[in-house]
Amino acid sequence: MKAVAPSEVEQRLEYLRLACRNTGMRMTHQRMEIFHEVAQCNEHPDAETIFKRVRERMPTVSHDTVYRTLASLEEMGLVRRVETVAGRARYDANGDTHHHFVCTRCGQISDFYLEQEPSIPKGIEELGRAESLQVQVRGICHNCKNN
Amino acid sequence: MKAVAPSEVEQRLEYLRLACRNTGMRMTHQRMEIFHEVAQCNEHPDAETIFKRVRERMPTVSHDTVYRTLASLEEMGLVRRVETVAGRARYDANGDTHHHFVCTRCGQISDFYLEQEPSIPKGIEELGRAESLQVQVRGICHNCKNN
DNA sequence: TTCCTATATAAGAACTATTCTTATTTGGAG
DNA sequence: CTCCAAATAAGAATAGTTCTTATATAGGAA
Repeated sequence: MKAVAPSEVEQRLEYLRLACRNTGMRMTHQRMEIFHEVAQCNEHPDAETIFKRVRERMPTVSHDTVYRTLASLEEMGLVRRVETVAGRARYDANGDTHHHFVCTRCGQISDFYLEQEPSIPKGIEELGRAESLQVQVRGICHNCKNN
Repeated sequence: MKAVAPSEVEQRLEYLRLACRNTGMRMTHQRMEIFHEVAQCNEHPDAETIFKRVRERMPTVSHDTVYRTLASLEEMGLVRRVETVAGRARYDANGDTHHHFVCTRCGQISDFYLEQEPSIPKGIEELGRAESLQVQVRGICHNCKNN
């Protein structure tokens, strides 16, 4: 899985600075590191993975800080919590409209894009006020298929 | 939320009998009760809810049996594990092709149907072998909107 | 029907993901 | 630099799920 382009990562970090300024949240080292970790990869890592990676550079960071920071980032709209496959929430810093291919064997989630975005179906207003639409394709990724 | 029609429940129970016969799994009282509980409602209940309801009629049923049975039913294709909203898996015995409206406030999941099913998008084969496609609409349900 | 045994179960301990508590530290305004 | 509300570290607590072990039972065989 290829990494996110450095310019894109830099732009995402700039959004973080802006969002902190706008909401009055402090721009702590921990927030920088945690967001950077999510922003630089497109593997939709879970909290434990992020915790371990951040801990390599910041050995005293705590679980709580990682979970709390991810929740804050989600509130600020900088990351999205993605469907959980087996008990663990996963996070995605890709703000573009996109969809997910979920491997039902290993849980890996890959982004894909549609040429034409589907519209919110008629009849949804009976159920509630729609805010977003996402297509999820489930299947077995190539890696798992080849064992 | 209206209940599932009795004839439909009966048909789902018939599928269970068939599936048990085909796979050599035993048709235990617990499996009957647990599946019946999922099959008769369309609220996509979570395991704890199912546990409590089954326990009313079967006071000694254990958590483990409920979780284990739901996993077996999923393997047999009789129920589907639905995206978790806040840590809890939810289950759905509606075998028809359908899609979900998820309330991001209360977690309630409602089914909806599309007049025309979307096809698996081109380009997915790069990621893996697709098996199913589901549209998820997120928003706030009427109940939550009116507090 | 009764017997047999692999499969399933109950009970509760254990495990895993996440959140809470409390004492301490720190970003950033003034 | 000083101050303090906000954020953090550490680890306890909680919630959801799975595992362990002794017991029970579905369903085939006799």
